[in-house]
Amino acid sequence: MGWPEMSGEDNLLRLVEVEDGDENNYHLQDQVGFILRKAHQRHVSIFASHIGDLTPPQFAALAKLYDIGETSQNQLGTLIAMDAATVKGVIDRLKARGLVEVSKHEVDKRRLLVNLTPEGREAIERLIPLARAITEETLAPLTAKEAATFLRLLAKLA
Amino acid sequence: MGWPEMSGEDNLLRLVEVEDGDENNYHLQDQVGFILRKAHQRHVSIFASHIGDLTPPQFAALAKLYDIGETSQNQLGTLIAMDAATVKGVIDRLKARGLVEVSKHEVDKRRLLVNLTPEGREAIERLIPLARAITEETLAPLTAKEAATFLRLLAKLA
DNA sequence: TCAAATTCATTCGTATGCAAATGATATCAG
DNA sequence: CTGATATCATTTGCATACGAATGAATTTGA
Repeated sequence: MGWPEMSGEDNLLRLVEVEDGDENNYHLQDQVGFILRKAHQRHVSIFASHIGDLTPPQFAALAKLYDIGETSQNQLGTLIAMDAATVKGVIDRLKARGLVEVSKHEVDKRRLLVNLTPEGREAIERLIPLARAITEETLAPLTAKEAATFLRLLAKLA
Repeated sequence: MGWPEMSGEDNLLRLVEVEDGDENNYHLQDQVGFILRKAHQRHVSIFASHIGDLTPPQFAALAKLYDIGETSQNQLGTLIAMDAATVKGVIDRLKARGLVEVSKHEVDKRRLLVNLTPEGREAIERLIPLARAITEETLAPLTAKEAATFLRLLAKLA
């Protein structure tokens, strides 16, 4: 089997293209950034179907506060990969719902300390089992072995 | 080597925890959603460092129009994984910059056709080589073999 | 054929996400 | 000690992202 309508010289050119991995064509749907964006979208959608009243960033803030206890708004942002402007909005909304409370640092007056309220603690304890199910459903298209490989490589990338 | 300060009963409990994969502790930083979000953030940052005057969604719209030619706004949204509300904003901004033009479908009056302008075509042709570099830099933490595996698994997930 | 359902696009509201500028406070260097 | 730097938080502006509601146009099905 060969390529129709091709002279010998065309065949040589074609071979070069094959060796180059078809680099003259740009396929958006094969680019890591595009697929990464879609995978992230799918995860957020799965998250919303399990936990409708909280976003992933809001959950991340609660989970991290549950893990480490009271901390400054900036430090929390670093731990959950949010810049200062973003974390402020997230904390404002959690505060408005009574899930976290803020206070001023006694020594360093620049810092705003954030901590879970009892309601916030109760919420995160209730939600963590759901979060496990979300992780499971997100990884469901992969076998256990594939999922382990994927998580290892994803972590190297992130 | 054992665990300090543990009686025989404690050791039994500890073994159960190990067998359970430490499932009593929830580690945000190990969850696929959290790492996916960070990997996506890193990619967007790399993208911005190479292509400062266009966002990844804007680039995706141009690249897809370059690939398939004129299409409806809705269809374009489907192809680049954007809902109708999001794609409208993206197209509006590309239109304002003269990179795309819109027209009404002659038969189906509901549809808004979108196409590249000559400037848009010139822009995407200029940018595609940069996009290849962005993909390369995003995948740089992985070996070629790892990258291939990662892309295969990521595609299954997305 | 014609009412119901569907599709396409728009608008509104809410929530990240980040760059840049600003102000307050704290730390460092000479 | 003090001026330069750095850190923490806030604010503004812009750009996705999506649910829900709406209106216009088309397609379907009885």
